[in-house]
Amino acid sequence: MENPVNDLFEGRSRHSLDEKGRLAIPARFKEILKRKADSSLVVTNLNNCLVVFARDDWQKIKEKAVNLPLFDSAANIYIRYFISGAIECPLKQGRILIPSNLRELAGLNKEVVLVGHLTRFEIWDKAKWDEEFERAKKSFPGISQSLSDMGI
Amino acid sequence: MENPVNDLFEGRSRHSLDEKGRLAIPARFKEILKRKADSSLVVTNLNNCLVVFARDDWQKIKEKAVNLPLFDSAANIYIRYFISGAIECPLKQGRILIPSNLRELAGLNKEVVLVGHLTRFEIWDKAKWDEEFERAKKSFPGISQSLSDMGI
DNA sequence: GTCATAAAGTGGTAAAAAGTGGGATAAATA
DNA sequence: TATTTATCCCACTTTTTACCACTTTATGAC
Repeated sequence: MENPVNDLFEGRSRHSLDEKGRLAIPARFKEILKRKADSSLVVTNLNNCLVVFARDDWQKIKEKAVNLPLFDSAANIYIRYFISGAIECPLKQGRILIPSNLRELAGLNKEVVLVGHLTRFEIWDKAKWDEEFERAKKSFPGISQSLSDMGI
Repeated sequence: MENPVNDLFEGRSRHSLDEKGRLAIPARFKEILKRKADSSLVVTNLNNCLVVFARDDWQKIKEKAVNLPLFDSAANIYIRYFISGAIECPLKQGRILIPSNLRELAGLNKEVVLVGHLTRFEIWDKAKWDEEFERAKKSFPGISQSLSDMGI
């Protein structure tokens, strides 16, 4: 079983980054991590937010990426943009330190929103998230065909 | 097992070259090197950056290159451009000295960015990297088909 | 409901580690 | 031999880590 349905990240919640860039991981996410072999998190960038994986799940993504051809252009873009940003953030007293370069990339200020995304969760700057949510809300009616194509 | 997933270079970080051309290797990379038989690094040029391999991994690349057909044109270009630039840089007090010809080739100034690339890592001039990252970000949506063709 | 208790989340200080810069000696090159 | 280049060593600065303490939110008994 890849990811049992009760070990998925769910729910949205507001949090604040302190001056050092530390982020408290909410209790509902910590519960999930406790059941994993390793409770570390891996953070990387994606579009306008950061994405966070449990270490074990990230390993699987790496395993695939490591066998890509050395000089393939798409592979290089993928690795440079998505994979290379990843850094392991161990949980310390219930929080992780988000490196400054990732904070900058995602434009994170004090107020952030954590968004459960099942196998991963996202970290958004509050203002950016509000915009994104509105965008998603507006686009939602238009994606019904795509959804049904995917069996939903 | 070629490269255990926990011995791969990941994460991006800013560093500075001092006047002598020395580069401090970040702790997370040194950890990986400690687990290798030899902790030396091999540096060579690639497009607008330098690429760095752990010595052992570079050996494997050479082994393959050695068996290429003697007069194949692609093989010759590959060896002339990529393989021949390689130089071994031993770690001294946690840093390596990057030869001036390679620094010039990659247009490295004081501010550089190290970019984890799994089996290798790249050294970019900060300004060049910022451009490249933007380029990768823009191309990213367009490569989804190529990626899924490669099983990602 | 209110209160007491526990849990979750937030903030700051001090110590350790990582990264950076520079001078003195040694080696290499011309 | 003179000049450059590399290596070693030490010192300084910045970042990260560990630890402690406080505030806020949730939970349960009454």
